[in-house]
Parts: sequence; structure tokens; C-alpha cells
Amino acid sequence: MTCNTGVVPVHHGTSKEPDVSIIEIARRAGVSTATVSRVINDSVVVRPETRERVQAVIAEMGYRANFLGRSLRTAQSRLLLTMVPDFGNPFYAEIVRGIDSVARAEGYHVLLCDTSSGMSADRTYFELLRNRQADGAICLDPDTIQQKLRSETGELCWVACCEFDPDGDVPYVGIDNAKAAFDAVTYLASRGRRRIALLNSDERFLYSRQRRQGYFDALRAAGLEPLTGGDLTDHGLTYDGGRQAITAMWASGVRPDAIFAVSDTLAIGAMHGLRDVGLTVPDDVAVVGFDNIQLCTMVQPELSTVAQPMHELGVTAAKLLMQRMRQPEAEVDGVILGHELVIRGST
Amino acid sequence: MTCNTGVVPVHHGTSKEPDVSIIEIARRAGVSTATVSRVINDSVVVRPETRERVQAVIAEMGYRANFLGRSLRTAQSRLLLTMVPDFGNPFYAEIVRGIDSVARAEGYHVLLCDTSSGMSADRTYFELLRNRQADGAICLDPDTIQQKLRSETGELCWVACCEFDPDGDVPYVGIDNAKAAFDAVTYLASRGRRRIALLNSDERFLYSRQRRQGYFDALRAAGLEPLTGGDLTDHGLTYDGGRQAITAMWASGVRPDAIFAVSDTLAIGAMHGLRDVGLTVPDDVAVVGFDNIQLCTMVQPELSTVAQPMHELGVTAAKLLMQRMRQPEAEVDGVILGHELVIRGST
DNA sequence: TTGAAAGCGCTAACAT
DNA sequence: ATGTTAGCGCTTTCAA
Repeated sequence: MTCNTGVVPVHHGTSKEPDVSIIEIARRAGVSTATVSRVINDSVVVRPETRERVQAVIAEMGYRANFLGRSLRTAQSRLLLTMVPDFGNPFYAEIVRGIDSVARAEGYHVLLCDTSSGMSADRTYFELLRNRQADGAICLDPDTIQQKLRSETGELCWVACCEFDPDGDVPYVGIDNAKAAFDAVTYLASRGRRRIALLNSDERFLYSRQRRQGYFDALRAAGLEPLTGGDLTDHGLTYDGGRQAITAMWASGVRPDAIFAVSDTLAIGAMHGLRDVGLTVPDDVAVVGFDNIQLCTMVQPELSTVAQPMHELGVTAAKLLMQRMRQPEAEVDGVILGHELVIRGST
Repeated sequence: MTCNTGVVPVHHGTSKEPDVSIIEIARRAGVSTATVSRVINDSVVVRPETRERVQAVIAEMGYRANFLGRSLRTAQSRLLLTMVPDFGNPFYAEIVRGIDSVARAEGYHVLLCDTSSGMSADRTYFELLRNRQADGAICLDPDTIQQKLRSETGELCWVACCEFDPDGDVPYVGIDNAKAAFDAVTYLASRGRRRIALLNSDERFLYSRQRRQGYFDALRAAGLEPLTGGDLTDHGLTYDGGRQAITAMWASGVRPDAIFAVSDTLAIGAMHGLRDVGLTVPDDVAVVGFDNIQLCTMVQPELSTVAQPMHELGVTAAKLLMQRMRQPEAEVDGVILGHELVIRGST
């Protein structure tokens, strides 16, 4: 049942209003461009009458300062680059919102780059920084990419968010991934689960390796053996990836009684996969996710998960970057935010 | 179980490499800035030896043309503004990917603006256009905002995507919303459903009104009465909104045997709400969503829906905008893409 | 308090 | 094929 694709003509009006520049405003107000500049930046004190006169002309002409001119002069674009691996993932979307709120409050706009969509998009977008088309960047991309940035960008301003190397020299904000994973797996063990599988994502991500470490640490602490074949890695963070991972796991004869997934999307996919093979959550298999996206409470049973303070991660990253841009030479602290294990019906 | 928030010191290296400009390159290569410009734009023919010499210096110095200077001169930023109501919604995320792919291929970058996040964000971001900090825009925002744009933006370049007024003078791409809704509801009726409720979103959106129209048309065509109290409007497109709408519906005694939701997110929330009140999908109540996001196949039962060609919507919007920017005076056709009713387990 | 003038980095006539 | 030169629109000394 497909509707035909069609084309419908649209008439388009032609209102050619020439861009007025600061010169024109100055002329009409009978002042110099310098004075107009002072007015629009309300920097130095301008005589009230003069100010009003200028403002009147500005209003009348509908004048807007051309950012390009200003940017060139002041050598800043007031644009912030944000590189996310995949903004289809609700987790990243919420972080970006946090970034955006701070940026806007500080008079910046956010240039968003989905680096998942294509090869070497990172390079392309990093050019923006070198070009000074963006004043700074927040990078949520995998460590492999961050390493390139580190080596290529000299004095360019950027900070890492969620994905970071604690021992590197780039300011960062994130959570203690190893500890968080440890907490989740320890909980599963405490509930009597013995064969706990790990559903991991792309190990180009440091967080992925960190969480795996936490997983193994927790197993050891609980006196459990790692499940042979129970350490599955999906290439991404898709629902379908989680689902197929489960299918594969069962096909290969591995039979966990619990699954710890490094993302809610993977976990939700896994729950579906478990249903496919006729198992019940949590009776047959318990599932714990990671992130605490809204969807967690929309699946049946509701998904237990490690909550990350998504919004605050974004907010903090943006603040860190601001700080860094204001004082490039200053030493910047890395920030570790708290996580929380949220228990719902899936465990 | 919360991990403490902590602060970790990070040392930050200081590599102060002064921004080299085109002048410095010219000097070192023993040519004029014009020649350097020619080389980096490989515009006019430059003598191979000269070119090589210049390129050598460029490479050696790690020089990058400053976009700001170029933008000011050429009066274009090669930035595209994309205004989305909510990029937490996977539907929009996929569209943005489509836009991004075209933009990148054409040498543009996408400036993304989530207009849901704050009041009057639209104004703020529209400044970017007036400032010429962006060369054009794609707007997915509600008609109410688009109207403001129409009245305020004179000759600025923008196109509408998904949300559009077929009778307006702004180029657009979208689907036939009324027809799509009609198809979905007609299908439900054909399956013997008699009390079909509408779960609608914010009616500031034209598409929302268009789909409601299609819903009513289909009911009439099927000889069905609109369900009193069965036309629910959620403020947004959240999962929880859909869920609560159902709770409210049942609380008020309305008992549909089918639900048509204008978005998959609402529909998925609704399915959860139905479970809350002890009903089975599709036996007690059939559910149809809209968009066909990936999640549709991750819920139980899988969600029937009206599929929109998300990626192609984004691609087409970007192409439309390109066309518009190249020939601002040309008449641009509105484009209607096809939709498709996808039947799964929820009906 | 205001104006004159230099110049941010680049491109594009125009000249050679 | 290359250089000279004049700005793009703005901010910011420096002088008045």
C-alpha cells in the first residue's frame, strides 16, 4: 500500500532587501561606524541621545550585525562543535541538550556532527576547528578518534565527554565506567545469578573496555567464572545488534542466566532476542542495561540499568569547554560524575 | 547505590602555534597572496612549479585557510541550519542523517538546533541566518514557527521538511499526511475495528491537523462514528505522553478497540499504557503508529505503522535547499514522497 | 563622548 | 601566469 511520489509546483516570492551594513546605519544616524559598534555591543558609555538615535535607525532598518565581520575581527565564531558517535541514540541526544543549554546561555551555537554517518567525518569536522570556524569542541567519539585529535590539533580547544582517558591531558567529564559496571554485575551476583554474560559494544571506545574491566573484576570478586563465549561484542549500539547477539549466543550453546549490556539500546534488543528464543525475563535470564534512557520504562519488563546523569554530563562538558576557552593555559580538572544503579523488573 | 562525584586534576600541555595567515605563506613561498589563494582553491591555472612550491610551504607550516576571512569575502559560510523540534526522537535523527549526507557531499556543514529545548530558540537561531552565519536552513518546526519565519526573513533561504503548508510559498518535502492517516485508519476499519481512537500530538503542527483530518475522513468513509473522547492530544511525542493518554482515556470510560497514534513513540507508550490497564494488543486493542522507527520491531508485539522515508526526506530537503540557494529566484517544486503502511503484530 | 583609520584573512578584479 | 589592490563588515586603538 504505497502512495505515489508526486511533485507540486510552489511559487516563491522575491523580496530583495539589500543587506544593510554598519556603514549605512552610521550614515543615517549621522555618527561614525565606531559609535554604532559601541551601541550594538553596549560596551563603552555612549551618550544616551546618540544611543537612542542609533538604535532608532537600527530598528527602522532592521539591521543585524554581520557575524562574519565580527568573527573575523574578534577571531571567534561563537560556534561550538560537538562530535557524537550517533545521535540516533537517545543517550547522546540528551547529552547534546545539556550542552546546548549551556552554550546558548553563553551566547554560543552548537555545530553538531554525527561521526557515525560516514568515514572520516571526524577529519572533515575537525577542519572546522583549525579553520577557526568553531571556537572549541566537545568530543564524545571513541578514543581512537580522540587520539588523532590529540596529535593533530596542537592548541585547539576541546574537551572529552563520556569517552575519555583519565591519564591523558585533555579535560574530560564522565563517570567511573569500571566502577559502574562493577556495581551492576555485583548486584546480579548478589541476586544469585551465576552465569553472567557481557554484551559489549565497539571496543574502540575506552568506556567499553573500562566496563569490561569492571565486569571481570566483579566476577572475580564474587568468585564467579567468566562465562565462556559469554563476552559478546556488537559493532555498534543498535537494538538489532543486541538482538542478534543473543541469537548468536544461543546458537553457540552459551546459556547465561543474566546479561549485562553496556547500553540500554543493546539491552532492549537483547530482551527481544531472549523472547525470540522463548525465554522469560527475568525468570530465565536477568538483564541490566546502561544509561537509563526513557525507553527503559517502556519495555516489558521495565529495564534495570546503570543511570548516567546525561543532562549533567552535557552541561558539565560545555562548562569545561567554556572554562578552557577562557583560560587556555589554565590547568583543568577532569570531572567524574556519579552513576546510580536503578533496579526495575528485568532483574 | 551512588558513586561519589569527584574531581581529578589533569595537566594540560601548552603548544602555542601562532595562526599562520595566507600572507606568511605567500612570503615564504615568494609569491603573492593571490597566488596562494589560487592554489588552495585550485581555481585558475597555476604553473606547476609555483603550485608545488606553495603547497610545500603550506604543508610545512600546517596552514589552513581561515574560513572566517573567506566567508566574509565570499559572503557565504557553507553552514546549513537545521531546526528540529526534538532530536531525541529517532524519527528526526534519521532525517538529520539524510540532510547531513547531502550537505557534506556539497561541502557544507550542518548546524543543528533543537528548538524543543527552550523558548524562542527559534529566534536565536534564525539570527544565524540573518547574520549570514548560515547560508540556508531546513525547518522541521511547527507551522506556528514557520509562519514567523515567513514573515521575518525576507529573502533568506529556507525550506520546510515534513511539516509544511502545501499552499505556502516555501519549498517543501514531506508526505501526504492526510492520505497516510486515512490509509492507516481505513486498514483498521477493514479489520473489523469499530471504535478507533486517535492519539494525536501537538496541534501546532500542521501534520498533526492533517492526520486528524485523514482520521476523520477514514471513519466517515467506513461508516464509523468518531469515538467520543477518543481524540486525545498529547503535548509532545514522548513515550510517557502516549502512556498517560491511555490511562486518562480509560479513566474517563472511553473504550476503543483500536488506536491510531501519529507517532511511533506515542504508540509505543500507548502499548505500555494498555498493558497497565490489563489489556492485550492486538486482541483487545489494535495499535498503529507512524514513522517506522527501528524500535517498532523491538516491542512486543511489533508495532504496525505508517512508514515514512526518513532518510530520503532529509536527503530531499537538503537537495531542495541547495537548489534554492543556487537559484534563489527560481520556482521550486514542493515534493511529496511516498508512505507505506507496514503491518506487524500490533494489529 | 566620539571620530578617523587601521586591519582581521581572504578573494577577485584588473593589470601586467 | 602572477602580482597589485581594493575591499567584505566589523572592532578597536589612538586622537581629538
